[in-house]
Amino acid sequence: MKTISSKVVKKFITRSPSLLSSTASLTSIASFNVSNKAFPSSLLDDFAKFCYQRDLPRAMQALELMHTHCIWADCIAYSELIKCCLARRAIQHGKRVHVHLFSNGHVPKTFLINILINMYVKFGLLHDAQDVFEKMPDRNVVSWTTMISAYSAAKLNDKALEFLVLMQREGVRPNMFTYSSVLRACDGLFNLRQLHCCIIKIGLDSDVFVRSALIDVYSRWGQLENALRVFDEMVTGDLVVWSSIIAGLAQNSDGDEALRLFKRMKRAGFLAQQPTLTSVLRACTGHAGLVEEGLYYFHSMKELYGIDPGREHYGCMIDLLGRAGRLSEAVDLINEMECEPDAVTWRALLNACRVHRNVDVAIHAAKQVLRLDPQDAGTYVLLSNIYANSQRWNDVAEVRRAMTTRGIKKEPGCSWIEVCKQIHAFILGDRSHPQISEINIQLNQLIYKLMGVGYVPDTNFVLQDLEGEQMQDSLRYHSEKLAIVFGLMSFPRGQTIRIRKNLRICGDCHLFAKLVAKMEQRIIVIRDPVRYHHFQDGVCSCGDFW
DNA sequence: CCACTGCGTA
Repeated sequence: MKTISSKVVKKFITRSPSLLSSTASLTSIASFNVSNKAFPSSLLDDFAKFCYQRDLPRAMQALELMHTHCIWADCIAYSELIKCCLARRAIQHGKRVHVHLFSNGHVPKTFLINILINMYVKFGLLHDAQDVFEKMPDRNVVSWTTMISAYSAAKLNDKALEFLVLMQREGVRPNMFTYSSVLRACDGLFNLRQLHCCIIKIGLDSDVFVRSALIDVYSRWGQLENALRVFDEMVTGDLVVWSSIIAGLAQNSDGDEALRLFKRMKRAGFLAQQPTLTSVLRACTGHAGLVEEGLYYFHSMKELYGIDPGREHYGCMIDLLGRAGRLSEAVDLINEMECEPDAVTWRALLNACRVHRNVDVAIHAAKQVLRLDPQDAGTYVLLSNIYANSQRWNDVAEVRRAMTTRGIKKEPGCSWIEVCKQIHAFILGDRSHPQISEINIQLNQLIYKLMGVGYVPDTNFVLQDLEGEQMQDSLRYHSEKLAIVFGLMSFPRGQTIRIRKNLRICGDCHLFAKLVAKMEQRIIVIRDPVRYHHFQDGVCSCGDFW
């Protein structure tokens, strides 16, 4: 079947757009006769034209005709059509294109199948994408990278990393696109170093995307020295690289350095965008001294950078004011928001209430969180604990009932630590670790030692403990305590103990970690789902606000 | 026949 060259059509369109009256072309389609010899190429002409003109209804009409007569256009026209489906979020049309492309045993080129996979990914239909990927005859680096980036974005990290291995096993070499995607899925405890070595070895570390992703992942896993090293080695950077390191410093509680770099960035001639400003505001939540600076940046965003504050910026400000104990200002801000506050916004306020023990506002905020995110187990537990603390037993029962009806299950607390390239997991109430007896003995000795210097287990964690209803005695079996002790047992003194946790750390464990860091002269880093805690010399980088 | 397209970061 003859296909027209899309380049010709493209040229034609750019030179004389007025000649392409789509109404006229549509009439010609309608009057087509199958026996007409001119029919196929002229139909394909029209199809290509409609695709380039982004005339989705007419392009689809032409496609249906082509489909009936088993003819196919060239792949560039289809790629334009799929772009158009994506832009209009026309899922059904997209699926129709898919059916057509594979009908009657026809197999499109790899290039086109890749576009189709990407279409499903961008529509959020990961299963369809996977299906097309699995059935395609030859997969190239783009096919693999598209799937890897989809998995990374969907937080299916194991899948993303598995695909990185599989593609290489099939002889397909990852490129800078692949690495910048897969880094997002990378677990800082485990394989980041390996990945970074591969990147350097094949010389992809100068790519700005890869560089930003490296900075981001090192920062996310608390390895700020490495993030800074990647940043400092930069010869040519861009806004995103700068934003990444500013975000990294802000995340790791080095607000002053983050702001210094922000100023340097401006001097280097880069204009901040939304994510940059989010990080700048986050940097200001670092300590009390930066509250005014944060307010200044927030209020001058529009004027200095032409950016209207979005949800993230409001969220940061609520966090910042909340942390400073300025709860009523935080409430005012949430009421002033132009965009509807989402669950994250309310959770920021709830968190401030939790730390500053404001029960009334906490209840209101928790209800808002649950209205917007009815699956948030932590907030149910927190709300029920608040009610319990005020002896409001009917309300407690109601929250519990809501949890049961909605099928919400509280995750057990779990902490992970890497020792000798092995990940050890400690789950609350789970005694399956081979050295659990030894760990418990050491833990009890440690608690005893700490009590000698004034440690009192904090059982009043009603407004703090998201792990909820454990009895006083089970405090000592909180997973992070077990992981800390195991870290003490496994590492020499100079080595940082790095722990990852699925739930927010409770007040007692936080105090425990601070005291252990001091007494044992260790640096302990715990990453919870929200932030980092660097324990050193009896203090935590979070300044007791988390 | 060739080259080209399509996949990525804060």
